[in-house]
Amino acid sequence: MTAPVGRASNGHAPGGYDKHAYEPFAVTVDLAVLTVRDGVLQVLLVERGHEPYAGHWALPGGFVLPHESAETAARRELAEETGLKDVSELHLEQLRTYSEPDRDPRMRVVSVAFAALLPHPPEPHGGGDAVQARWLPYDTAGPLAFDHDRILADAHERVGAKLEYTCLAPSFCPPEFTLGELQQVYETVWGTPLDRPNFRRKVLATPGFVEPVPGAARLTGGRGKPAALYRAGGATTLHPPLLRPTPEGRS
Amino acid sequence: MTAPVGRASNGHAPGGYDKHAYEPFAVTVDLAVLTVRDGVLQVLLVERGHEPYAGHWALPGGFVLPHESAETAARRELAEETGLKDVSELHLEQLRTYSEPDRDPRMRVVSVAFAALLPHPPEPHGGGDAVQARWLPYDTAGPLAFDHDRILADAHERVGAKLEYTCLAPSFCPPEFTLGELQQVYETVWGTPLDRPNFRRKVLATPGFVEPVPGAARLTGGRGKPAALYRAGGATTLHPPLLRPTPEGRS
DNA sequence: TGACTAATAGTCATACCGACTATAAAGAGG
DNA sequence: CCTCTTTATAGTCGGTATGACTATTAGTCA
Repeated sequence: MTAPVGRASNGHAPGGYDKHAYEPFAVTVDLAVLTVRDGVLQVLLVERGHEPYAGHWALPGGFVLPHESAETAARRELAEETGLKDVSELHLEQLRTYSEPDRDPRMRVVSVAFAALLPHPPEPHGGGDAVQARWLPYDTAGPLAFDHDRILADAHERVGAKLEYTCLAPSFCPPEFTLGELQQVYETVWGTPLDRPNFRRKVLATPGFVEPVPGAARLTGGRGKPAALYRAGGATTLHPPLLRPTPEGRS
Repeated sequence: MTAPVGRASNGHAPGGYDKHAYEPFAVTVDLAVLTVRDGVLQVLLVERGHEPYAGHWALPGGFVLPHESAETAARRELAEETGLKDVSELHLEQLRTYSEPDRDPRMRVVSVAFAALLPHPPEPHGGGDAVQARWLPYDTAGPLAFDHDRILADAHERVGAKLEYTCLAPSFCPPEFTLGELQQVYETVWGTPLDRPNFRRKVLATPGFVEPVPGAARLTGGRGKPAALYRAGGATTLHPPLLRPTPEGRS
């Protein structure tokens, strides 16, 4: 149902609007902004300056404004929090909506959660007064405010799953990247080491996943043989999927 | 973010509540209730009795009440619309939230959409006055009210995808079912015929997907060799996945 | 009894995957 | 300059899963 039209099954009188037929909610967006830096999965967090949860870290977010969709609000918040000029290219994905009645002790707040993937994280840029924003490692992102631990865990799981069957991984990488960097994205998000030759074979076997940068360009990060550079191809889904190694057990 | 605490990045004064910091929204749930009957994918729809979209079919749904989560509201609506006594066992899955500002011409309504899977559909049970509820074939579910076409398509896509890598399919079947019935679920949702021996091999190769009903029970639906009966096993995910045949092209 | 129908069993060549070895191309350090 | 280390890349090999088939079994219907 979309409109506040009372229906018999609702126990409301049919007709126009009924002020008592619904309760207004505050609607917000919460963002799980993830990046991979130096082989560590990091998440953008803000420190709360007020009760409840004053001093706790929380996911960035904010209200959906009257003229906005949740997606628009999420992208606006993403731009504000990261300080990036152009976030229109970033991957932003709606996770799910969290609506437990008691998730905010003060009032009824329904929050639409999003996961965002960033390549080179711009430095956190301090927020306003009394509030700071920082990149923190996912593993040590202690207990967060509200139900944000759950949201963050859901974001991690979703991203990990989407790496398997979509071409999402380059979203974590700069425009041109080596296969080693791409592999590190998978290993970091999944928390599992991967066999390098096999990873390479599978990535290159999927047409349109990555395409070589023609100018025989190479990148030298340190010692070792220079790696060829690739950029994201046009494909969006992975056939066959790049499954993460099962921890053994089936379920 | 969860609470209406103004933050510098929001341009709001920090502190307690600011009546102008947010706009209240009506929050509803929309349900895409799907079933497979006689090899046809069917969806539960209600006919609207009022403007806008009077006379159009729409997905069932209703308001989230003040004390409810969206999941609770969805399950309550599901029970009301289907007339089922116990919906606690039914598979109910949050799809995503639709929040375009103009999706309802009258006011700002944010809707959390759910997909529900039913086995033996109970007959629609007429709704209240001026509103009827009916099962209609998915393919001929003409243009629906609001953005419900989109929601329904998203539900179909989600369910189709989840059949690949989860043990969701028995949710469409009665407690005991034949492998032929299970295969028909896949074929109907995917819209693709499957090879019967291969389907059987893959289903039985995944431990915990289905388990045979021990009493050598058999079901005779008509002619042909009687089929063994199975019930859902304890597994929740499919390893290896049961991938739908790719229409050839990769992407 | 003899089609006809549907379930179940089995075959076979190919694709894919994980584990592994081998080679190439750079830097570091003596 | 030579060797060791490091990283990228190439290739091998056996096991498993898969798609396309064929064969057999066990019922109903005429």
